[in-house]
Amino acid sequence: MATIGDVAREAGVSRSTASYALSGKRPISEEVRRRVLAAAEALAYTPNAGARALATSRTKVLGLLARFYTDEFAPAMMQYIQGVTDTARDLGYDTLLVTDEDGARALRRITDSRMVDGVVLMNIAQDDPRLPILRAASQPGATVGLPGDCSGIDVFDLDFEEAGRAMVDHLHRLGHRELILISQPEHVVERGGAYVWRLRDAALERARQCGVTLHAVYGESRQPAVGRLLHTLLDTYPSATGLLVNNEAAAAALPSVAHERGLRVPEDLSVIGRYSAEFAAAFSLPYSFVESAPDRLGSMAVRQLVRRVESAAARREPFVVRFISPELVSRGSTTPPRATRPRTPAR
Amino acid sequence: MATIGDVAREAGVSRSTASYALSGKRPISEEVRRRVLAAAEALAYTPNAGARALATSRTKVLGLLARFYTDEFAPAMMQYIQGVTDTARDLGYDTLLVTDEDGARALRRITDSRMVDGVVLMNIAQDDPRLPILRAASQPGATVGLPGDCSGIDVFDLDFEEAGRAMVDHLHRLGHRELILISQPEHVVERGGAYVWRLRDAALERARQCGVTLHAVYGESRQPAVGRLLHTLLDTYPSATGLLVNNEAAAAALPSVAHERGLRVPEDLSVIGRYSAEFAAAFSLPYSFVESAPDRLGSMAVRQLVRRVESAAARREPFVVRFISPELVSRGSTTPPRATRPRTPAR
DNA sequence: CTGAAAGCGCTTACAG
DNA sequence: CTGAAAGCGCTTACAG
Repeated sequence: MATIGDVAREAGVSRSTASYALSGKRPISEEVRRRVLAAAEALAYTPNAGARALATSRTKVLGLLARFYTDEFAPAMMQYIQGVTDTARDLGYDTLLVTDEDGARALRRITDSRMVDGVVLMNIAQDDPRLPILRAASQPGATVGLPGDCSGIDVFDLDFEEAGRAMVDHLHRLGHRELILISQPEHVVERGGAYVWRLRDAALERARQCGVTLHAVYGESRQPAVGRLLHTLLDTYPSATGLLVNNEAAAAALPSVAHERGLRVPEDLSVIGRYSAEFAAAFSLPYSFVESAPDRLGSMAVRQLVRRVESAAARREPFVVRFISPELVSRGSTTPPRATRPRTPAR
Repeated sequence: MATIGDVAREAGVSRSTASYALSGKRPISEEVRRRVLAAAEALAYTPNAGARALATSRTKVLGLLARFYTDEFAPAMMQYIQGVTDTARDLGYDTLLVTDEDGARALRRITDSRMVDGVVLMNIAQDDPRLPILRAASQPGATVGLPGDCSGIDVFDLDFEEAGRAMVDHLHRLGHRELILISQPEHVVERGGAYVWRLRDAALERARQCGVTLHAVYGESRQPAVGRLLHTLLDTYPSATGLLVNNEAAAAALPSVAHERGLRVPEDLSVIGRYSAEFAAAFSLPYSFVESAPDRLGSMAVRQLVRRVESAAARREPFVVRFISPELVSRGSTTPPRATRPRTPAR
């Protein structure tokens, strides 16, 4: 591969001039610039990334720490990753994907060795062992997901509490008085997935406030267990008129379960899910849902990270905890409950 | 961060001695080695990756070029990626994940700048524009997926032709004489996904040879279209007794379709799928299937790649095209067809 | 506007 | 067994 020395020789200038002509960091005569660019083009010159990193202390690489848990829904994970890699690329960064089981150790490795300019953490746990390491690192870090302690990092997440309240409010306003909430499996919570109980607790609290009975249960993450659970729930609470689904697998299983029971949505049961539009499309889910916006969250985390990487001023700004407001996307799967529904059908 | 100079000073030796003590590349007195290791430990020394790459021309990073197409099933993609990242890590490599739309350009960028020691290409097309660039690169490359021209690279794939034949043979031996094969959507083929017609053509050929009627159709990749298509197919070919499914979305949709039609598997219809065990588990698919082994393929590609990276001798070996033999995992979803089924049920 | 030189942090022949 | 030095390929203050 051609080096900057080759380019300089070809253009008949010094290496520093070649470098400046290429970077534009100081004025270069039009004639010389032309010769350097032509030489670089002719030799197909590409700077050596290691050498540049050594000289500038910048790698133009971001670390992405993610785990692919088999009990979390893969398509959602892919969207977060896509959001991160796409935005990083737009901003001129490549992405080092790290899926090590020991995330703390891996994080230390990539930051201490200066392989990356910044780090995005996914699959955040309430008490995440990677956070102390990230705080001690010299590179900035951002998380997708809300940890217990947000100090020293930028945090991005869906406002799950607001999502829980919005779901309850929506059905309460329509006249529902008894609802079921099916959450992620309990072991997701045990692993530290705070988003599960954030939505759940807020929904329970809001339900209490407005006199709605809310049966909140943890779900399963796989077929057929999750389908069986849905049947059981609908059997157990026959007077419940609305179903809130904070569990992708349950949402995906619901159409067949409804079909098997001859249950019409929304006539017999109002349904609101919480997942991404992409997920809804993949499974053609016919339910209104709170958009979880994985691509947007990944993108936001990267943008903030890159700001801190590239600007000393930005690096001194206070850390942020930014929530995306839940957006309820209507698919017509909610309606007033049977009991209070007007004689004339709503149009 | 501490440098090797800091470690050397702390240990009271030269930088070269510190380096050798750490790498073990030449004999060091026990006493000195101890001091150096202690100093490195005390200073939490981690070599600077850029400096090391510059000095050794090795980055210990592999490139992984993958696309997340919305019409390909995300969970399968995740397994390939996991296979690659896990194996890379086991062998001491990190993974640069590149999802650029313009894969050829991205590939040139990461190879020319020497960010990676080798590259794994996924989502291989019959005439893949990345391959000429990979062949011209100085780093070795491997693909998961069979391109039209395999020269200059190592290729790993499931033997889709053998899979097609195995599916037909299996049902033919049981006495079936009319089968349906539902493949991936046609636009996957148009994008260059040769594996679709490799399985299809081989199945058709084998069917012809053994006098089996095979209705081969391209499928859909999304609900509810794929479900509707399954209904249509079963309506159109009422005398078909077996269904071959080379389409993940169709496989996932089949249980509800069968339920809706009151169709029993295998009593009324024998079924064989082609997907991974992990996929089968996620959707609890009750069908016998040809294991597509995504994690194993990703792992094999990385192993071969690393061999070539680390050994000049291995780098001179002839390039390989390695097929995984399809393994038919029985889940009891096939049986002799109604017409010819013996009175006494098979045990 | 341009060049010669130092320096980033490693590794590894070369000398002893 | 150990050290002084060169070199990997960049960038960027320093000088002119």
